[in-house]
Amino acid sequence: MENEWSWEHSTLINELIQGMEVARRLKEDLRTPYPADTRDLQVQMILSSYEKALQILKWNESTSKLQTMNRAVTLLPESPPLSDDVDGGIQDHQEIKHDSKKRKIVPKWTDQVRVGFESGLEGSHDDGYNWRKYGQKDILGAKYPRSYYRCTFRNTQNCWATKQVQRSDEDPTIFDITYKGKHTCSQGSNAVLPLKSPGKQEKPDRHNNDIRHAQPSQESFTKFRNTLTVRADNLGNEEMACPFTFPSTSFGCTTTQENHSLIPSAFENDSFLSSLFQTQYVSPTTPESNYFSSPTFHMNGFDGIYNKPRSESDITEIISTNTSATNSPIPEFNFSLDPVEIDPNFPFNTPGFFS
DNA sequence: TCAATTTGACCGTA
DNA sequence: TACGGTCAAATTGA
Repeated sequence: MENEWSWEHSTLINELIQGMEVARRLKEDLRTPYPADTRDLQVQMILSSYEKALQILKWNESTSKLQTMNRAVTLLPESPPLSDDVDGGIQDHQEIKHDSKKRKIVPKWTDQVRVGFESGLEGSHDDGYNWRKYGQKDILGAKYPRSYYRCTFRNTQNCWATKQVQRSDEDPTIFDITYKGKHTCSQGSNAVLPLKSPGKQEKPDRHNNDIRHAQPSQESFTKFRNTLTVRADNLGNEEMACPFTFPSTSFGCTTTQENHSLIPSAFENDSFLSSLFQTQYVSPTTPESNYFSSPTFHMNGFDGIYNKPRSESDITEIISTNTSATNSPIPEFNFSLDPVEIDPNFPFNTPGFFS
């Protein structure tokens, strides 16, 4: 728990720093003839940072009560980290099952990602992990069925991460992807992603048109960049995306040449904004993303699950949006924790600042 | 032959 | 009791 709070604390500070930094940047830009949309984005980023900082504070407040309650529950020894993000749907997970009746009071984090493509490559998504589909269900009120995936390494590495893929009713090119559980397999650590043997694992969904696949090409990615849509979602409930169980080591992005090629043109002349778009290019791994790699902008710490080392041949772009407490379609960006300029005079860490 | 997906059944929760 | 989530046998494809 201390580690989690430490992580939250760092993230919180980082979010506030980001907001301040972008605000300062915006202030400077107001004197220059920058495009209005660049400024708009900066404003959105500022709002986003503070929004997430507030989320962290709110979440911590709500979960502190839960943690108190949970202390009365004896946890099994060597419970995997997933026990932090109990998923009510995982029935065969003993650590969860033994406390199934208390599901509602156990904090559960989910991460929701939307990836949309309006042309060219059709809806697909790759987060760099290997998933195995284990179910599909028609959801009441939803036009499209929901697909259920679990980590390929569930059995071999006792990894209980799962995700759900739901095609948007409003826009079939948009997929809502909800992640549950943290990867405890080698994929989830800083270890190099297991390289996939060609031709294996990656098989198009035979019956679902949910996700189609296409081997990415340079042209495709260029197209992608131009057609990419990013949406931030509002979970608006207790399932707020809370990445606090993510390993802190998952933070930090590599900056590659490919990254820059994916920076929105509006930012290409802005080193600061460009640096915010730390994208990576990962080869398809998930069944629904076999032949294509979705553009992924690493957003803030809420997408920690995605930030992991990738081999050069395993590069992808991923667009991930964290779930926001508001409905504002604010793209959120993943900032590295390291190279943020901190105003030494700004008392972020002073006692009571967060209270 | 093996691994991944499909899909109906089952289970737990609200 | 309805619904969402998971299981597992059957199916499919490499």
